[in-house]
Amino acid sequence: MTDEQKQTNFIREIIDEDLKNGKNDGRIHTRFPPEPNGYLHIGHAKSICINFGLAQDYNGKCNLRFDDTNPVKEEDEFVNSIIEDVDWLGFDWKNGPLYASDYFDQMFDYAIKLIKLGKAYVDDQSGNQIRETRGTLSEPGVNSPFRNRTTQENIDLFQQMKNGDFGNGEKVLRAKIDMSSPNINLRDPILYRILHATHHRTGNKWCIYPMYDWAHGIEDSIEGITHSICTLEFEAHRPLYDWFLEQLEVFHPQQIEFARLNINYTVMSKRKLKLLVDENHVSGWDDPRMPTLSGLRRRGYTPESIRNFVDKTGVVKRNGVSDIALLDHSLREDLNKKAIRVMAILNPLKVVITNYPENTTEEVDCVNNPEDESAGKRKVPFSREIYIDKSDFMEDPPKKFFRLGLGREVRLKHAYYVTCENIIKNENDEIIEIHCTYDPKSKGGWSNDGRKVKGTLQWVSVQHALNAEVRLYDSLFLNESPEKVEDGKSFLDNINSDSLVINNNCKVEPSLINAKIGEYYQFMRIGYFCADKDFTSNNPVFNKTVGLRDSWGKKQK
RNA sequence: UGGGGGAUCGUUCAAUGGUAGGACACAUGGUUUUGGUCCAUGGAAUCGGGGUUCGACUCCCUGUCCCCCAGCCA
Repeated sequence: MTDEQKQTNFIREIIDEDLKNGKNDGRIHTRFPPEPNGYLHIGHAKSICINFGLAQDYNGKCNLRFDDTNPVKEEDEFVNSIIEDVDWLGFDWKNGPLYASDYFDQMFDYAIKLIKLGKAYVDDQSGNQIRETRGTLSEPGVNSPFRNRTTQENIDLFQQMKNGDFGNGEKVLRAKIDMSSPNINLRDPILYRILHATHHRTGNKWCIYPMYDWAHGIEDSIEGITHSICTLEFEAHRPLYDWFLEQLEVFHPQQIEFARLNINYTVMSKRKLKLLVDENHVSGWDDPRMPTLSGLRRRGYTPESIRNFVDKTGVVKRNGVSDIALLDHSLREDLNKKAIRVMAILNPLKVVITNYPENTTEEVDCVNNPEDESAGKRKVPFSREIYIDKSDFMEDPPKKFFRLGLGREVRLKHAYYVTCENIIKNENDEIIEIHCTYDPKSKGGWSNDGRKVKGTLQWVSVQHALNAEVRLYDSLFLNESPEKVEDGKSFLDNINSDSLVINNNCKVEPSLINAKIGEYYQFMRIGYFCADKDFTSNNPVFNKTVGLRDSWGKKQK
């Protein structure tokens, strides 16, 4: 599937049909309606891509609208992060951002209208009473004793609720539908509850706040949304959505539900992510192990890779769990095109090239990205003493080991061929240094005498090396389905205690002193890395975004 | 238990009465100054049982399994 020819799906088919029938005058208008009570995660990214993507492809519009109907959970910190994330993902909204709270007056008027229609009433029952009289899955509910108040009484009481004459929980406004409906959502749902709380935008203007079911359709209607796309759990709410708009006789958008995104080896509920943050299992919402957009961004994921991944997961009504490997693949696919190749040594082993002149530095030419000629070249200093990675040397290696061993010759990328002549060990019999000789005729890392070198290693000059801290990440959870736990256990018991390994004795090439946040690097033969927000020139810090595919490492298992 | 949805390779998405196909993952080989990239090849599926039809993933009947709903959350 290429960018040009997007895969169709059932939502696009509905839209195509609507367009064919001239519905809404051919207008396509969607919206992304997050509640600002937490940070966005990659599941939200799917909704964002669907809604904004539809608007783009059908020449329509997509609103960013904050569904801020619950002041006790919502904060400006979250609206700011959401705006940043949607922007980073690469989408923009023409008008807005919009807020449900901007429509509170209109919603109140509509509620009065519903009361006048005889379709809503003020209920004095307590929360417990309301729950107990709602019935169960198999038994109908019973009518509230307050269900048949007069219109005027309801209007007066509702007005008093608004005026602050009652305390939290003393009264609610309910729709008068059907307490015996097989669909529990239709058993006189609550429209307004009393909440004496300061709202992040309306302050103390209101002490009654609308419930989701009442508010959402009105928000969509006011904005002229044509297709109101949400996740599967709202399917049973659609009859309510439709009922309100029918009673109100206002513009009626179409609600369409799709299956939310799930990914294995992670959790995707705001509640659980918040718990990870609050209990300090991670460093914050933007911890690079989090599936939040801010976490993925800090980890080094590109917006393109996330968009491509989302496209690959499709839009369906069937619940499923996508493989994290598909995300990794989308990431590598994008990073392979973009990342500048640099040389870095995670576990340094000193190499002395005994026949190389002392006190000499050579600048060798290095290609920045073999996949992108326009990325150009850079110079990297080479000298008599270099570091290679410990894993690239074995004293007595097996035949299939294409790296350095005693008596073996390898290529130092972009530099020379070297042959290991000698090994220096400490008193514990550990290799602390190796001595090699180089072939001056192999400059550039190549010879035309038909010689075959089995391996190519990255290296960093000892004298010029930049010391760096590298943070290596692994999956935050040990299990494919962290939420599936036996009784008495929680998903927190599945946390991988080795998900973060900090290595602060890494040696990287000097050019990385200028590494910038937002730049993508490939540490050659290791993986993709990026500068962390903690990066300073005194203490360079890099995050491992994802490893390179490793068919050698795989064989070792 | 009432209502609402859903079941296709290991995973994910196609096929809308006419050869079950792609991607990821996996395996094998080739290319390679990254054991990367790239290229090639391979194995791998229609939930079960009936029926309609020349022909069924698709239509009908029946069964099974999975998800969602009993917040003054969204």
